[in-house]
Amino acid sequence: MGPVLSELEKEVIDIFVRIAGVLSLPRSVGELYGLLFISSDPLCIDDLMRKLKISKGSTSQGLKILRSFGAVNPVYVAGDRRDFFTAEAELRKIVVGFVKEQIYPHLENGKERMARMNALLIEEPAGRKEFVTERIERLNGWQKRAGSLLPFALNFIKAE
Amino acid sequence: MGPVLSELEKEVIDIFVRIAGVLSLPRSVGELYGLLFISSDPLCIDDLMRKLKISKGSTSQGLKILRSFGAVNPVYVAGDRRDFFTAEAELRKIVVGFVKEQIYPHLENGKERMARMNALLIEEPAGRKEFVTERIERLNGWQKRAGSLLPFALNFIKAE
DNA sequence: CATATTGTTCATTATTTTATGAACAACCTG
DNA sequence: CAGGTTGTTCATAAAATAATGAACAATATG
Repeated sequence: MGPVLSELEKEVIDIFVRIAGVLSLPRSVGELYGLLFISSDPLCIDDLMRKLKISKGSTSQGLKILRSFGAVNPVYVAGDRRDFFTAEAELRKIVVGFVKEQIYPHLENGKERMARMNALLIEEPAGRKEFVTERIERLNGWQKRAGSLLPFALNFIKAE
Repeated sequence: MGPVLSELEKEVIDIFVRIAGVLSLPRSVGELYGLLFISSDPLCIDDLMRKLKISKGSTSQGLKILRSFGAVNPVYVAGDRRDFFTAEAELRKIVVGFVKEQIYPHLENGKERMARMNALLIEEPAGRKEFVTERIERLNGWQKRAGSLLPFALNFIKAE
């Protein structure tokens, strides 16, 4: 395995760089996962930074992110002190980890927010009250629907 | 309606600013939609920039984005030359518009990509071939699954 | 325990994204 | 059609995000 990326490696990395973009993750995270995904042998930080031509800092931090939601598995390599990694290839595990680490923490408790908004509602002038109440109700409906979509989507993945 | 945002307005705008972040849209787009969503009367560019304290350029461009996926409706106001807008509050319409304008165009044709990768496969050394084939197959499976999730999610919204 | 190796952290730099506002174009309006 | 109003565009500025790499911490090794 030379220090230069093959065409196939580039193609696969490109896929994951795009996915990283959609998920608001740094480009380097996509590169790291992409290369690991298409590598049959475990790679260490040095391999990754050399092949991807990214800095040691980016590599270390990128791996930290990937580990945080279980997209990458540490692997023991006999006779080598360095840490090696392979890509977790089971989609369900990654998605569950990602949702738990990156989605749920940012999913503010909507109940609180609804309470706050309803409290503010009483200060609204009479003329606007009806309209505003309808809008808040609508937001509540959207939230409930979104809340039930997520579990379903997770379930959908399960059939691996 | 004064030039200053009420607490309720701020609360609602905050919701849509967060949503804009998730969707990789500029903050100002979330602000604009949020204010329109909680305003019973149509607003013009001047209203929006004054209340949100954002520039005319941002306002114009933000409305352009919102119009592009139908999140905002132009409204005629008698005796006023300016353009007025209200928020489209039907979730399904917005989501459909968003997917059509912002998702589909970036959804590269996966068939092409698979063909490209399979062509590159024949150059792989014999030892790696099996592994690489499995990975490409896996990517293909993920893609197909994702392709069937999107229509389902759209359908899920329909029950408004 | 002295030295070497490996990984992490974080201040700085580079890059990308977003906002600004002046110039402009389009369009009323009298 | 001259003057005024409104919306858009786009070069530039500001802000946010990501990458870099040197300093450091942790650990192994002889």
